[in-house]
Amino acid sequence: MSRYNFRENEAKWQRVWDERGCFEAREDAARPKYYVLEMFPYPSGKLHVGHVRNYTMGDLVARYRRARGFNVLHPMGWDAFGLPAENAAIASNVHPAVWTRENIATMRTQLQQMGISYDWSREIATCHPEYYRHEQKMFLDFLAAGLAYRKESWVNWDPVENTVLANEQVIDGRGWRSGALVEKRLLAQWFLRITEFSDELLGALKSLDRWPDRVRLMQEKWIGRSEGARVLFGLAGRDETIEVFTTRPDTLYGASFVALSPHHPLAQSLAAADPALTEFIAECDRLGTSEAVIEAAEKRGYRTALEAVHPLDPARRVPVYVANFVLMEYGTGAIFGCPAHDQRDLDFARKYGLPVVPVVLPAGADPAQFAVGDTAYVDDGTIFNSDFMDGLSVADAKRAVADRLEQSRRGTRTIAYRLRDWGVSRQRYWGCPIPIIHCPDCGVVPVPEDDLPVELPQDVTFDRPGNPLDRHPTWKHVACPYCNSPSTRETDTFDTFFESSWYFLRFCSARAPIAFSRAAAEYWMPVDQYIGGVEHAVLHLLYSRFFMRALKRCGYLDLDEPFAGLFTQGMVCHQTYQTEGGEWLFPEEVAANASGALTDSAGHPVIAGRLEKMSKSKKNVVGLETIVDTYGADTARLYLLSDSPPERDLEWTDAGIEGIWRYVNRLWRMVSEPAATLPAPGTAIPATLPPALDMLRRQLHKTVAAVTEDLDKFRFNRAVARIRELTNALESLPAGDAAAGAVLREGLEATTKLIGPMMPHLAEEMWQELGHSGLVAETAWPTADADLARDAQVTIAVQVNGKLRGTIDLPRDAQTGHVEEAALALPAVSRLLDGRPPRKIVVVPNRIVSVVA
RNA sequence: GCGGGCGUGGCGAAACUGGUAGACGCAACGGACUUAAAAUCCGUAGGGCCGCAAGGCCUGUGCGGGUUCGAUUCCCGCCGCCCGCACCA
Repeated sequence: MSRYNFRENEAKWQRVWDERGCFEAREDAARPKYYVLEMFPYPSGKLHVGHVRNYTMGDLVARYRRARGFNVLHPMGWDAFGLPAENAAIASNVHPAVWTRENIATMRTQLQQMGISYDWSREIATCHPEYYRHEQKMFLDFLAAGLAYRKESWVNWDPVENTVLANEQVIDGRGWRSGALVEKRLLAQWFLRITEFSDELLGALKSLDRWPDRVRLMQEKWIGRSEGARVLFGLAGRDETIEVFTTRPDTLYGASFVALSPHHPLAQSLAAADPALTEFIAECDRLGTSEAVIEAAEKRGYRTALEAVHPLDPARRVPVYVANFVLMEYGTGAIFGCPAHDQRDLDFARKYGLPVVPVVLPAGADPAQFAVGDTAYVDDGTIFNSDFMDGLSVADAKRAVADRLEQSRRGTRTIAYRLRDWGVSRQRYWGCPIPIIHCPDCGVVPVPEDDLPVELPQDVTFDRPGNPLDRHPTWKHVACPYCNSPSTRETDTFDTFFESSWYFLRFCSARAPIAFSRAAAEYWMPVDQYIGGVEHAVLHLLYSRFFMRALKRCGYLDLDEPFAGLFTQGMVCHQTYQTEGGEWLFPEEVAANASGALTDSAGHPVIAGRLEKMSKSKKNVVGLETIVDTYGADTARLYLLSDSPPERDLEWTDAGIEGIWRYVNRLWRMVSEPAATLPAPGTAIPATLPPALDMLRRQLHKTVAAVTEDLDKFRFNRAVARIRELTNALESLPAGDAAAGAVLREGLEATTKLIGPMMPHLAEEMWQELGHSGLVAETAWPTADADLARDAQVTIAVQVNGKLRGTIDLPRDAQTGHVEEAALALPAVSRLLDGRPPRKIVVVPNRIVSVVA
């Protein structure tokens, strides 16, 4: 029995597509455009099957949209800057540029072998000066527009690696690589003013109706808008005031302390004259900033000598603390504490023996009796113990107190956001140099545009920790472009999220001498369908939304949102294996012995572990080469699309891929065996067909309609199931006359077109076998005949008292009276009615008859 | 703690807006072909019960209630798992 020869065919069709330039996109105002993009990868080495799931999905969308007549842009590139390249340089003495280039070459070949329909003429790698020079220009534009600035900021500092770590790189208070306890350190850093757009970024989420709710919700929470008030507390015996932020100004009369962040200017100035406070603040700084550390940390305060004057009642005084839980970065860096109605304030008050005065009375509680114990009362109620607010609801009291504060100029309504500005400085080599020069006379000055790009020097060493740019003998020493004084370059590089925040724009005109041609961007943007992992929900996906707005403000283009549609795909998982000693094993190192127990190649017992996301570290990866060599790209592609819904995790199993391989061969036989006996392409199907053929033909049109809808809605697994149903039906079609041949041909051709976006090589081979000279890649998507896509005959379920008792076959849209009659005539129904008339009959047309006995 | 999601056969799953639960597939079992195996083809299958059989009955979508002629789907209350955020004032 002949097997489908994927080895020859896949290479052949890839060559044909390439030679014809099938996937090269050109702007064409006459056709609707469709921009489909998968999140570009970091070139970390080799692809495994887990990596290619989203490329397969993206390719399905791209090919499907082309077939539907869209002008499709489907590009690919490399997010090529990043720390792993430097780690490789340190570990094996290979230059990051070389390591990156080699990985790109490997991965590009792998993607090409998968037959993904990219427009390779637009390929980009972000580590090339031709790419990053444009973001240096953007940065200078941002700087001029006030969207970039430099400030001192408290950062996570790894004392072993001598570098700043992102919050995500701090695990349990320790550096993820060094394991050293992370310190807080005050460093001058470059920031992008993403908070300028907090409200816009939040508000526009509503318009992103083709984004997953989950991602929108995550961004909403991340931006974290809170309505409240800034309130001024005076200081007894001093001219200064403390401004606090609160969302509960209605509880002001319950205030029993004010607390400052250790980094609050007032705390800092007090510390200058108070060694004990200095020591307290230093202790706070020794703690890391990771959530785990904060969670475990005790809430502690240092009582200063100051007394705050209550803004609503000058006679009232409360003590001022410096407290380790108050963040300088949120609100005003100072709070007032109302222990009765805030759990954290309550804990603090109990610890330091401060009063707990309830001011919100729960419904039905007795004001004379109500007291707060160990649990703060945070819900709604009626205000009491609060002078002019007494008797008001919480919401009304918030309004009343805000009015009062604003009249007396002791406070203002305000909105606080959780979102912080984006720190983009990294003390690393393998990134885009920040185009800034530090001049002893002129200060911090931008590199003039004519001097761009600031290129990374090639001759660097990684034999010592720290940033190679900083210790390069010549690179950083330059003359100030304005006064010519000996100056130094900024040696920090950009966070690599900088590159990924605009690469989708570069693809629109990848070889343009400027960042992107405005006309090209206006034609292609926004990305119609973006596909990637949910792990970027608040990082890349938020930064990119910010970048669009920042670029708009700088006059680059006139568009707010980069990604009109977003799909977040699930992971590919695989069983993990460990030796008894805890060493991870690759799946191919594990085998079952005669008694069925798992062993490694030496016969030692192996423990089968959890199903986990494929990752190199746990070795539960299946190499892409192995699969493509054994089964071909199409088989791997279909496997990644069938069975599991695309947003859910998928388990990779040997049995699963075998099953798809069998199906590939079935399809191939189904076309190649009868090919010679089929009527010529284009042979008309007789107007009237025998019932069996008519039914098959209807199923075919139903399948086309259903698969089309499924692909539109990203229900790829269901589309595959429907195509397989059609395959089953076509296979059981008895060989026969010319009419049967014509129906079979129509069915095979439709099947070929339907699997085209999923298994493009096989589809081309089938198409050719069916006698066509063109390419499926250039053939229009099949259309379903609406009349044929509906059954003439329907099966209607008959229930008695809610239980299924039989079915009746009737012509579609039969009259209700006839349907009732037919239902009541069923023996099972009349038996249950036992001669009594039914109490009620519900008829749902073409679906069900429900008889109530 | 707050927010969100999920729970259906041995397994992955399907079921359109409340209308025949388990499509499609994996694994399994029985059979055909074969010296044999692989491949391929045919068949069986949620669980239970009755029947020689045709067929019939009961039960079943995490658990307990509710609404409805009818609930995997809607509502209320639990249980379990997963994800995000977390001293945010």
